[in-house]
Amino acid sequence: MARVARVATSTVSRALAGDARISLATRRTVERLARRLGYAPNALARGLAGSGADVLAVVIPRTAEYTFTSPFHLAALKGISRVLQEAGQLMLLSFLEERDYVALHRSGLCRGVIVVMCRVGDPRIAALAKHRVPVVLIPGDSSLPGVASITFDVAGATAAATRHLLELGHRRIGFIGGVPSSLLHRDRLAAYRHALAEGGGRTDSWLEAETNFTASEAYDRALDLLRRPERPTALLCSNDVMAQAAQAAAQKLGLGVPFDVSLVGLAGLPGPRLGAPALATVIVDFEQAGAAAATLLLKLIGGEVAQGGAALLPAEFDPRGSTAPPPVAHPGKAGESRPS
Amino acid sequence: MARVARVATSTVSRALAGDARISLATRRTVERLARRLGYAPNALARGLAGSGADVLAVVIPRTAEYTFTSPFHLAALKGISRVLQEAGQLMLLSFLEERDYVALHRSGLCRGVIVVMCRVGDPRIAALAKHRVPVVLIPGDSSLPGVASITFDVAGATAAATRHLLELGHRRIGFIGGVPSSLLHRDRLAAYRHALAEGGGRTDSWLEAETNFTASEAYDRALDLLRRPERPTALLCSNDVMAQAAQAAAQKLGLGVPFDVSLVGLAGLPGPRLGAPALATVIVDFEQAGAAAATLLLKLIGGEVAQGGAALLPAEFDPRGSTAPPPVAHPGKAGESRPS
DNA sequence: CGTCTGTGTGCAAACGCTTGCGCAACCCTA
DNA sequence: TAGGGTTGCGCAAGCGTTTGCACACAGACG
Repeated sequence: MARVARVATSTVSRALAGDARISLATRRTVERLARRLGYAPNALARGLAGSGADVLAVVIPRTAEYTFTSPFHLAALKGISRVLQEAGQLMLLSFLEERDYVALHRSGLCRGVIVVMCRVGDPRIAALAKHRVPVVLIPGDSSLPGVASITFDVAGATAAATRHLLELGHRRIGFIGGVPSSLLHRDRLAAYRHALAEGGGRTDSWLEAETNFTASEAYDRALDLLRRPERPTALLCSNDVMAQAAQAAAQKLGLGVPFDVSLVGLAGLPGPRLGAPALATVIVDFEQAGAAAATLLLKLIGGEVAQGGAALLPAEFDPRGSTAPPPVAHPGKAGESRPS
Repeated sequence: MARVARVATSTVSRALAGDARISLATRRTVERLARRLGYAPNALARGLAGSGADVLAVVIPRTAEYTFTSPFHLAALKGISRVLQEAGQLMLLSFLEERDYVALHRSGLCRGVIVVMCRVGDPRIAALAKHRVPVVLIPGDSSLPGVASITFDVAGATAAATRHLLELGHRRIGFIGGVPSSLLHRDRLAAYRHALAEGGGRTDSWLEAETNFTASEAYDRALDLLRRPERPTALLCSNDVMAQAAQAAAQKLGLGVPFDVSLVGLAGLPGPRLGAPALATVIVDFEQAGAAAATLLLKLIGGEVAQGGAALLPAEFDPRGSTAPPPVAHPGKAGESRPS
């Protein structure tokens, strides 16, 4: 301890904290000595006495295996760690599956929590909020209103994409979604239906497929849909990887993209587009979302902002090479597919 | 606090720790109450009183941006987090560039450190060791003998790969390395030279190129080498991505792989091979290395093992489709390239 | 010369836990 | 019944900070 510097511990503490009540001379002395002795205040003791250590937790309710493979999670992690590093906060990374989030915070190790892509209505998140743990969700969970979150306006972009297809003349537009309990799925499906209803497209339950968000299921569902006698002339897929699978399915059936069937992914990262031709997509910048979440969490902890703000990040629809007007009707195949 | 359970704090502490001196009845009562009250011991206080919190730090001296993009780092992180999760330890992820590693530990927040791919001879690692911080390096640094590490036997595999090429009849084998200060570069270069000297290949300084480990520099160096009148008939590249760049360079020059030029990468992850034809590579399983490092660190902290063990993980040479005997001499081009 | 504002430091009480040690209560043997 | 072990628990001292408060010392004023 730098206390052998013949000052009280309290003086050291205050000097290093830059307390104005300590004379400049003393401060200088303490600082010099601390540097020379390689003294670093014990973060545990500091946290115990004060309001916790300078640590924020990132909780990802997936396996580490999956997380470090998923480009969305990695992008979010990039954004988060950039901001935390700038703020001098350490990052505790946790893949807790069943462990209690609240315990994590109660244990005092972290001052706040960012949860990346929690399952919808996760009771543990509600528990976090109830215990007034500073927490930010990416993306938000509309079933947990009081919780701060960063969410993409995917619904808006989905509607935009659907309208785009309608304007091109499509009427039978398929939707290859994810798991029904997923909030992402619900929001997108609702936006799709709404836009369809407004724009005069067909809303039929057979046009709506569910998957477990994997490429292989997307491939199968796309195959199912495109094999129908009245096959959809366009397909909306929950994300780019699934859209790519749908592209493969179309190719398998000898259907060309975009002239036989238009394809849109509803969540793609910025950067080079997947697929050939490049797939139309709704661009969601998870890195930006991660950075925004970290920034918001820091503000929450600092008390600069009240608990519960929800930010909506834009999600831009980028029609690339995979959308075109629907094919004109040809014998023995799909029926009246002209623009009204 | 569960102390309202009319027992002393010490009893609660011991009961939850499973101390044998506490009667089973009391233990049960305390446990039940703790669960009902959602009591979680304060990790900071526990760490302060005991020997630190159940947290291990993973230090990666790169930017977060780079780390979350590099397949090697991600693989290591997978392995590390799997083991730590099983051991109930939390993972502190740090991309410290200039902050003092020792301070990180001195601050008491973590009980040990895993450093993934530190720069060779990093003085901060030496400082860590001097302060008797439990630390494990991936891979090891031969300039820091006392430090525990998990290292791939890339040198052995490099020698094997070089011998393989020599046996195929190659005599002019180029080496596209990395930054000279890198330990990886040095070890591989040394192994390459040694195998060449033993097997009767040519060791010429012009056959040895340096890069910053990026694909674009590898591409340029490969272009340089392959444009030479006496071009090498085979190229050893520091890793698979660079080998892929070399493949592109060869293609640009109209050289076929493997019949005009053989290509080998010296560090590839397990799984599907890059390139077409599939590139020969030395397989390094960073996930396994990460897991091994975490396991070793836990043992170090537990005192089950003395500081400083260095494990050598095998690195398997896998000649795929990108090596073949050198082309026979043809007019106006490279000279005597037959097997002796 | 005594009192009154600052100004700069030190004292000591938290923070919530672990752990060495002491002390009851109990059972067993003499 | 007394002595010695065992067993089960509480007391209290840390762990290294932060922070409210008291205190010493200086110069300014009446």
